[in-house]
Amino acid sequence: MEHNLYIYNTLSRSKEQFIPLHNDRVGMYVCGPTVYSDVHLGNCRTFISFDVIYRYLIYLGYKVRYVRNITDAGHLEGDRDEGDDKFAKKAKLEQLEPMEIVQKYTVGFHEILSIFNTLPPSIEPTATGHISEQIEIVKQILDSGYGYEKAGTIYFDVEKYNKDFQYGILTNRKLEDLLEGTRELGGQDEKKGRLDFALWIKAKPETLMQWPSPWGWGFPGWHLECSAMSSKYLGKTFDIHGGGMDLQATHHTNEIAQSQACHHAAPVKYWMHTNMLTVNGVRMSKSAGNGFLPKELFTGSHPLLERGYSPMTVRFFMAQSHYRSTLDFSNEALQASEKGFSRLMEGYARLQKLNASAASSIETAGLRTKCEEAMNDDFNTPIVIAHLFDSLRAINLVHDGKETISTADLAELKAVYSAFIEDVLGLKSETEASAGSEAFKKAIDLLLNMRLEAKQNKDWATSDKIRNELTALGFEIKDTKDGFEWKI
RNA sequence: GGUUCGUUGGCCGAGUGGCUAGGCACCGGUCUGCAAAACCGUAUACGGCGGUUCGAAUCCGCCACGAACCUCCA
Repeated sequence: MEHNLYIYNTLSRSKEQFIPLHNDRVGMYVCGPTVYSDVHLGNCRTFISFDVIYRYLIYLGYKVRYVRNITDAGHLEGDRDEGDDKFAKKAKLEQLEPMEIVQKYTVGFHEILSIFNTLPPSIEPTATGHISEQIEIVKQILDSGYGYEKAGTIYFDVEKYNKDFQYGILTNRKLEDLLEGTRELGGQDEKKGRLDFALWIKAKPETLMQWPSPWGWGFPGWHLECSAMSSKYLGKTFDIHGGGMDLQATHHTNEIAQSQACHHAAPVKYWMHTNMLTVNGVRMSKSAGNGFLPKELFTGSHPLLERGYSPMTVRFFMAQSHYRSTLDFSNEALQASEKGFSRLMEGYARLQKLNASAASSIETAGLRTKCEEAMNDDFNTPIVIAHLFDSLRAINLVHDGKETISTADLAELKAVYSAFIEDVLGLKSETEASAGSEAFKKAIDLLLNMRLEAKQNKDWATSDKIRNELTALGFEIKDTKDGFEWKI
């Protein structure tokens, strides 16, 4: 199966035509969250970006197996390769079991992603559920000679690996440069090389999460789980591996080394990296204090926010930039997106009610092709949105009775709008839910019909009273040529 | 210090060797009892300096500024 889809591959630093390894099947692995705290908006951007990518691959007709892991063990603070991991630390802080921490934040993560209307992955494996697979990989790396043991901890021998393969292939770095740039670690360091990283870490008696292994009780290193789970579910070599750009230099670099050492094959054909969400040009992160939570965004309860913004406004805001560009957050930009999004969705709703004519006086054909071309060019969602806005003008003109559209063109336009707005971009209307029940709608229609009568009788006082009071209650009333439209 | 990337009109943000990105805001107009919405139209741009070219915001060089990564982070 071949489309004209081009994907920017971090490995080659260029756009390459996407040709899956197995005909119409695509394997995609995305690094998921470490569930020791709430996801902030920056984290969400990556998952929303890959959601759109996943959706478009499905649109093209691929059978996609989308694997996104949950990191629930092995992720340490700092690079010390010792002590408790993030879960144990947080567990102590909150006086909970580590698995209570994992459960709490996993549930929260799913809740948020569901609010953002992302599709669940095909498989969502956890690190703790794949301890034996990880131990197996450590064994194989030891067998192939790229690992060594020091007092119950197993390290990956980066310098040895680099003699046979290029260690920094993903970020185009030479080992000498990396060695120069690496900070000198403390004197207690037992690693052979400064770049060596732990595959399996020996547990102390008080370590909360530990498992038996051929090297005694311990727990897996952070990078290992992705190598284990991706190969288990997608094979030794698979199509797409994604994640945030910040994972490129260390996590993904080590993942490549592990998989190569274990399976004697490059694990991934296309590496994709999403860029960061920034605030005032600086990366959003918890440590910088500029990382706010989705819930704070929805309610506006964060010092950086003037007010709240809806989930779909945020999703639309993100889709208006390319996934490989940094996206700068600001109230002004969010407000612009809010208006743009609502205009687009109003047009989409209007499209459903349009009447067809015998012929089209406007050009709407070719929209699907244009949108596909944009998406085929490394998932260029901002261009798709630009094309949708171009057609929006046509929709409004037909709605106003200034232009006409044929039955066939109308059907195609509806199909394309639905496909790209809902299926590909994953946007959905937010007004319907709040509009409430049928009876409620009919009551409002009744009021507005009374206002229409008053208008026809030039009773402006009554007409304005109804409009003003409804407006005060949060309704938006729009007069049309021979009636009205309203929303909350 | 090394690696990578960016600098686009009031704001956000695409694109790219010659052809309107788009959204929001602004201004003028049409429509309307008024308003809103919608439509039409105008305007404002590619960090600086050189070079290549018939032609560069787009390619090359230098400079300035900024960011990310090299240390846990989507």
